[in-house]
Amino acid sequence: MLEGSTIRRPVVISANNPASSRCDDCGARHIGMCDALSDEDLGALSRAAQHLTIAPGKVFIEEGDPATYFYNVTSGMVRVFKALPDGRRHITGFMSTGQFLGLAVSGQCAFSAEAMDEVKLCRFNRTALNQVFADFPALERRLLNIAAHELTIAHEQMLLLARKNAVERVASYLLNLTFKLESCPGGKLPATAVTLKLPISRADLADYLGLTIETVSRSFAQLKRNGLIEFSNAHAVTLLNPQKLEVVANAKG
Amino acid sequence: MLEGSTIRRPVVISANNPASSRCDDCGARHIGMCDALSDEDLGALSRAAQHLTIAPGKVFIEEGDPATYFYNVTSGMVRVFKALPDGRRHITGFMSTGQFLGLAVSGQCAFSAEAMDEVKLCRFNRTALNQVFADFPALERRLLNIAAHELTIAHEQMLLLARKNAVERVASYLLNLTFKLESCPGGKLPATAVTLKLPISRADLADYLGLTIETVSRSFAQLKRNGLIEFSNAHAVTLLNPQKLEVVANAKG
DNA sequence: ACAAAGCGTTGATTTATGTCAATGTCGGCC
DNA sequence: GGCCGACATTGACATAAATCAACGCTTTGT
Repeated sequence: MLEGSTIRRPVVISANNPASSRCDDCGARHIGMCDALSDEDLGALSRAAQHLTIAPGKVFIEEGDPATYFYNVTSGMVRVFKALPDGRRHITGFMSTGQFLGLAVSGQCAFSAEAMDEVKLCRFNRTALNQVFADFPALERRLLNIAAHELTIAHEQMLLLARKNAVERVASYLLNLTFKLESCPGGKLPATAVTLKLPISRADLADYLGLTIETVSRSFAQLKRNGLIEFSNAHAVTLLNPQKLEVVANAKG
Repeated sequence: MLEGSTIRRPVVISANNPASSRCDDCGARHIGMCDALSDEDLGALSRAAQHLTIAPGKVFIEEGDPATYFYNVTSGMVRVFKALPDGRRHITGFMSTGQFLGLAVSGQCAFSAEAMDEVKLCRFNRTALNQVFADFPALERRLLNIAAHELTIAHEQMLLLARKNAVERVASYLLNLTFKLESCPGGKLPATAVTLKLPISRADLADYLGLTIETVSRSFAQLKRNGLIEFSNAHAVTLLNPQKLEVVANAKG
């Protein structure tokens, strides 16, 4: 199990930190993909995996590359995006610890991925993974569930991009953050104020919501004016009334 | 195998047509999901399935419903959409023969689905399907591939909705149609003119592309003015130069 | 043959968001 | 501690697309 240290790609900037080169004490051990496995199974999985560290800002998956690997993020945060030749960009999502990378793929990578800070990854060869699937059907089942869940999120995001205005988009983002952080039981929003740390810049948020930086900023300003949110600094918002915010986000007026 | 005729939901408007109540001569037998199965396996699958006919215009999956079933479209065309309370709508996709419906689901349906014409469906109980998966792992593998493919398409559509202008969106749609119809080998576009039948109304196209009917119409007009397309009637376009159209669609100028 | 309805196109105007530009705020570093 | 650079906000203006409205083309039914 103490292995996966063969470094092949220029992207990798450091050899494995021994502490993170074993699956059983991985930061993502009990979240995401690997939680579907027993400890013994995990050992076998580990043999198919390599553990990498990526430097901040490095694009380690390039749209159009041959899709050789699956990845599991074990620490740090990743920006997943697609771009047009003239530079317009859309961020399809942000992946952090425990999240799985490389589903939307068939031969060629359909997206690029960039480390937002120092990122640690667990990398699986796609062909090797097929063997792993045969041995551990639970893993495949889990992956299907993850894919279905991602598809749900994608559809929700398409509705947002196609039909919501700027303020609704920003409000929706704030609520999704709240859900993710609180994993609100039964989909219920807190009746009382919640304070959130915004984990991304205005630029990333704009590229995620299909807006410009300025429009994101103005939308925050409007929510502020309407008494729905409050900033202590640019990256710390308080949702003063999450339920009212939800009315705005989903046009329940 | 001659079964699945128990009709339970108001949605169903006619009993099975005998010709379509058997999986082995289903219209979708050799496309989509069921192609992953041998003829014998198909018999077992059929036992878990019901065959339904849906009236044109009927919404047979309602967003938020408990997700009891998976569906496979065996004939006709289905509109998959999400809506906001005030009526704004986004069509996430159109499903026709052989296509699978019900992936983006976890407990609750994440979308609604509406028959665009008379639609025939093959319906599987989700719990029963888990048993089927256990018996036929090939099916689960296939479903994972389908999910990955749908995710790729969803990401592409998000880029379109977030960052492309009206003309680019319409051009992209025309090219996707061409790909689907021609299943262009190796992703190569024809160098010569192609004529397409547009299978959906301007209204549906607008809801799919995140535009209004008028903007769709004006975008067609502009592509016409630029000598890229030609109409014989509102539902028959000729792409005069597919490769130039691709330059427009993907901002390769 | 005609009226009526449904769908699509085109034109005039409004509006939300993008663009360009100036100013403000915060954190790191000499 | 103060300066610098990155990031964020705010303002003035431009513009793409939405909205509102009229008109045209097909199809359907009487």
